[in-house]
Amino acid sequence: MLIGEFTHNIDEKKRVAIPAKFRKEIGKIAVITRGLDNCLFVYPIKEWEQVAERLSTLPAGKSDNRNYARLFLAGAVDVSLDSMGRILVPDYLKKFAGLKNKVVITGVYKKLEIWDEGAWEKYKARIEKQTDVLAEKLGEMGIY
Amino acid sequence: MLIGEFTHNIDEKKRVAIPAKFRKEIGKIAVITRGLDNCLFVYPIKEWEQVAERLSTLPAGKSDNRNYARLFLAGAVDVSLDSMGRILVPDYLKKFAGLKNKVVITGVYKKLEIWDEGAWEKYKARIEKQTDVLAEKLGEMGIY
DNA sequence: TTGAATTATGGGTAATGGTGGGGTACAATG
DNA sequence: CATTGTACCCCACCATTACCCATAATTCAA
Repeated sequence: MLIGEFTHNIDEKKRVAIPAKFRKEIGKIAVITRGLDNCLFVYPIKEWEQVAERLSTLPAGKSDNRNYARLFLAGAVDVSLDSMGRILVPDYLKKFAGLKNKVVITGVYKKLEIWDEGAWEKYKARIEKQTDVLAEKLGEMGIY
Repeated sequence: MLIGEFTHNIDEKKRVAIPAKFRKEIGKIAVITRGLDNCLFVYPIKEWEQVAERLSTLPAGKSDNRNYARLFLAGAVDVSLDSMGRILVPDYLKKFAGLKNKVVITGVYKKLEIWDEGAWEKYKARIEKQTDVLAEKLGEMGIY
């Protein structure tokens, strides 16, 4: 299970280190693509195949679906980890997520997310304010 | 069942001792994550797996769901107890819960909570004032 | 009360991981 | 063909962490 939150730098060669803790589960090759809420998603290759499969079978009638699928599939690249466990982030994805020097890499169960540090802090602050709703939601799910 | 309230210090290496009474039930590995009301939750690994499973199966289409899942999953870390029964609290969680030197560890049925001592005192004071409401609630629940 | 065992607390050291840089091969471009 | 730039491999440094041990405090039982 991929969980946790790590801060890393993108060096001047556009390399980002995948936190050591995640490397075994990610493997040697990952797929990186546009995510929701202005972050990037990083999938282990196997997980990606399932995601792609599901996307391609969405009913194409709804334009929402088409847009979503395009965004995901078209934006995806497979990247391989170098000997130090780093990956290369393509320019257009870097731009999409507004990545500056410092990025936050989070584990969200089966995938990773890459956030610009500033954006992540802002996002967290916003969500943490809604704890009352959160508490309710957790209650509904039977989590105590 | 995990019950009780204990005060411990975080040493300068960010280590917190799990009260001896809880160690057997927690096991060697626990998961620590953001909780409600600005405290941290500590789950035995088995409990955590259930929580994570439930969170991850929420439909990702709704932004609310993504938010909660992110906060909980990305916020979580698995920590192992060292030979003295201590765990390491990551910086970002320490910051989240506003932990200073003294922390309070409480057992709440299936999980532990870690509070900054000051915050805990305040929280208790606030709740204790509402004992009448609490009493009513307990009555509704058939607890006497 | 005294000793034994458990727990709390504080370090010391070796290993790991993050970060940056050097060098090289390959591709694109002029 | 020459030049530039990008991707990729490897190495080195340094901070942080993990692991282990020592000592003090506390509890428990004899």
